[in-house]
Amino acid sequence: MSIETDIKQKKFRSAFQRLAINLTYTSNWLGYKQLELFKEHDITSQQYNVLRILRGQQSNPIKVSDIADRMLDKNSNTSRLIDKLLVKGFAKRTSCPSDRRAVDVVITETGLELLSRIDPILEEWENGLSASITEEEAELVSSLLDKMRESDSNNKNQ
Amino acid sequence: MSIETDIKQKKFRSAFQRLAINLTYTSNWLGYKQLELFKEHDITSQQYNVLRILRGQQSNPIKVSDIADRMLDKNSNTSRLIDKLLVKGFAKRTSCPSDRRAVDVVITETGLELLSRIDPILEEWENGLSASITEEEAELVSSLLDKMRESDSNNKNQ
DNA sequence: GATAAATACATGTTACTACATTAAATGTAC
DNA sequence: GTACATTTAATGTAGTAACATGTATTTATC
Repeated sequence: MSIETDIKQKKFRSAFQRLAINLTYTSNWLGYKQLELFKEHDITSQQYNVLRILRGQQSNPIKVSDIADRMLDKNSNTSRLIDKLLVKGFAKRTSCPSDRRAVDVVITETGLELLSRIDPILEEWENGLSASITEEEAELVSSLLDKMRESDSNNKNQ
Repeated sequence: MSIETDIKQKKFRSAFQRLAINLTYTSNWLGYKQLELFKEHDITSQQYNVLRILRGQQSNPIKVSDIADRMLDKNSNTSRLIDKLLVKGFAKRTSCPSDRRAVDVVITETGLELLSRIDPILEEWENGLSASITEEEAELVSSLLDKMRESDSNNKNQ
């Protein structure tokens, strides 16, 4: 259904406004979908996000601030997210030897197991998208979103 | 910058996974931008969202649940969002005469004034996007997001 | 080498969200 | 018309987020 119908707004002041609103709406939609998927595994989207980043590191530890960067999150929240993962046994936290301010985080075996249980479910859902958009279209949207975020650097001196 | 570089993940299991992750990332990016814009007007993105919907109604009142629908939000949160707008004098709440369970919400003059102050700022930011993507591309992304959300109905019986 | 500034993380506080529950009004079956 | 389910909104509670601040460590400047 078009965003016009979904939010019952007929006119937008520009294609860019429509895009901004649609982006937020679609992200909410996606967020609720994911919430539903993750709920039964006693984990949140944010926590999954951290675990995915940790897995990407293989056994290489990663700092809290680097995780926060990749999530566009505040350090303080990431700190507490990792607390939760620690309590559940999905991550380990050790002091970084080269910089004692920093904290090295790695995923545990239990964490990897959790991901391997969640992955097929997520994958199935993602592939369900192919019923509505093609792979080429998905790639197209993704690359246009990349382009859109580039306005960041353009706007900095305004 | 590409999402691969932003989140430093080189491989995705599919174009659809990349899209899902990129969508969340870009929406967070947009969210922080808006937060910044709204902050000095003592209002949140969510509250602005409600006001925008109320303005779209002109003087026609709208029910709390209808607002929630258009925001993909929970009724309970919308209820409290409106509380905030009420306190600030941006919205009015009256009992619906035809259905006394419902609550009619309308925007006030003060609310309209606030929007008219915020609009040009938002508009300027939105138009700043044109430095990175064209109007045609914005429309394209928007329509593809619409298409993407259609998998909702497809997935319902799975 | 001492001092100032910056960095990395943690935490207290306040506000917001999800979820479950409550309360009132309406709809439906009999 | 009464009994039961549904709808609509509000609220209590627990968890999460944003923001400011605190503490420890490192880097830069003199």
